[in-house]
Amino acid sequence: MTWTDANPSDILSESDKSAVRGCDVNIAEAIMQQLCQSGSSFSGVPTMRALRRGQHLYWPGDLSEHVYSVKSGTVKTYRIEDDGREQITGFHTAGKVLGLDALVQRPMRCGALAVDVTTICQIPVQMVILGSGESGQLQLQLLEEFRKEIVRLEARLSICCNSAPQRLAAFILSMEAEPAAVHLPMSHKEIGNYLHLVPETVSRLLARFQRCGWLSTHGHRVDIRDRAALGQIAAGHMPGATSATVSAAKNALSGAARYEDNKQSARPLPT
Amino acid sequence: MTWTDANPSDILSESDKSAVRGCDVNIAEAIMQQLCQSGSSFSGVPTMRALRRGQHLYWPGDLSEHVYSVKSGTVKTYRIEDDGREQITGFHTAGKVLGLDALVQRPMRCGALAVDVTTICQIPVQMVILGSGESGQLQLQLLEEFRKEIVRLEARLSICCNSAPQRLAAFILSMEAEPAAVHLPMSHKEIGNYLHLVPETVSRLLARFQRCGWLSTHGHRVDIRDRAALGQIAAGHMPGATSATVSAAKNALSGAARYEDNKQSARPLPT
DNA sequence: CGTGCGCTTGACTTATCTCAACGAATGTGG
DNA sequence: CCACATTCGTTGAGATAAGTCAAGCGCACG
Repeated sequence: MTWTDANPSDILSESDKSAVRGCDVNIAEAIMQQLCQSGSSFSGVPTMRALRRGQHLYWPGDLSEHVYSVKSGTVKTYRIEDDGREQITGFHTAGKVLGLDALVQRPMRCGALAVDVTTICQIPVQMVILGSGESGQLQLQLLEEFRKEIVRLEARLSICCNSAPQRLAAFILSMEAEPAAVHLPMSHKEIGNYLHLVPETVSRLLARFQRCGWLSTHGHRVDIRDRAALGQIAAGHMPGATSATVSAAKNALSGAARYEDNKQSARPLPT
Repeated sequence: MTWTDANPSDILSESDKSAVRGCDVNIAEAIMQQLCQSGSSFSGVPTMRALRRGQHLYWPGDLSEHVYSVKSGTVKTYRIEDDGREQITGFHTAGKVLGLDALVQRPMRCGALAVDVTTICQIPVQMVILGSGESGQLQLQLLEEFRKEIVRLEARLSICCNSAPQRLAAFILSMEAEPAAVHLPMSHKEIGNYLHLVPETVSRLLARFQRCGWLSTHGHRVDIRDRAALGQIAAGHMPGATSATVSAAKNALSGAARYEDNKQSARPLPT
């Protein structure tokens, strides 16, 4: 495993995606490697676990003794705000490391549960601590793992005040696993909670994107039809998507017209 | 120096304030202590620097060889977004540690400059690295420093979608240094940039808070007159501040009436 | 002394939320 | 296996918080 420099663009919009794809520095794998190299004695072993939809990995406030690495499926993390409302803090797919709080012996700030059938790898904290004591490299990777979390949060912070279409488009692109195919096992309500939107808005925007031919939805699967367009929307270069143009055009195209020829990704966005 | 548990409320709104007050785990001081205990040889020494208003501490992209601890004054950190706009990421007063990126040998993601006459303590990265190699305690404090940054970012994220009055009230309270006295050396434009508000809105809200008697402004100094009320606003328990009540009341009190008797912090908020 | 910038205030616009209604999907108990 | 309840998704009409545009004033700085 090499310790490559993160692409500078990681700092920006596509953080969630890069967390999945660019998992060159996965601490779980680093630990495995570490264990192989030094035949040290350690307490406990990494184990695989399967979770069903709705099953918790850990609860907020737990004093966990493991860190986790998502192998397949989707895990949602959430916090309970002082007013009692649930605030979803992320959806995590294969490659993401969860539960770093345990490393500094703090109660978990988030809860984590599977929103889909999910498998995870569970690594005892003791193993990480002992391993890092023996290796300056693993040491630095721990700091790096925390830094990556900071970069992710900064990215979220920078898009959290964008417009609703921007946030939704960015979210969809960030969840792209296979090329042009996105699996969204969570409800609109959960997407809305995560993006600070109301479920109605999520629904309306998905319909709008579909009318524009940017994507098509089939239950929980979404097929990306025009990634460039979605990227433009996410970046805020929404070509003529101001309501001025819309109000000018909304009399013209009301229904589901003109699916075929909107590849040039620069045209008014119907309401 | 004791390593106390962070107050749970740190996770929530008042993060910036707690970073100033509750700086029980200041890595700069930890390093000093470390140096005293172990008479180890090290490269470089911590030095004090004075900065004038507008002077940069470091620029975005710099490969810094120091971490910094703010001693007095105010430092603003900012990023340049892909569209070229400046996004302010924080205002930092005495006690805050800046420039942790340098520890993992990354270019600084933020720029930092003084918005006021400011003194800082500048510590060579090498000193921190060497020190942490010799002490498991300092090691953990490094992780802890990163974790605190994560907690702060999560706090910002949780309030960044609150209403404008909530965000501004929280900001003012977070900048309180001496009891009931706040120094805001930055412009309304900068406050707005930080809070994702437009300068006009900042101006209007400050006027509104003042009309309500929550505070009074004197140039860059703000006196807090009713911290309870501001706290309520920040928490979103804005007592009858919905526009329904306002529109009902706005005919009654239009000017700057009734300054004296609004201590009970539960009354409609004039527009 | 003028020019520019920061602050204030007003009038208007608009993106998003709220409320409401309805059908479809999903799960539950008999 | 069916009847029922509950949640989910969709769509419309209206309300509202905050942004935009515009104008005027005062201060600082060259």
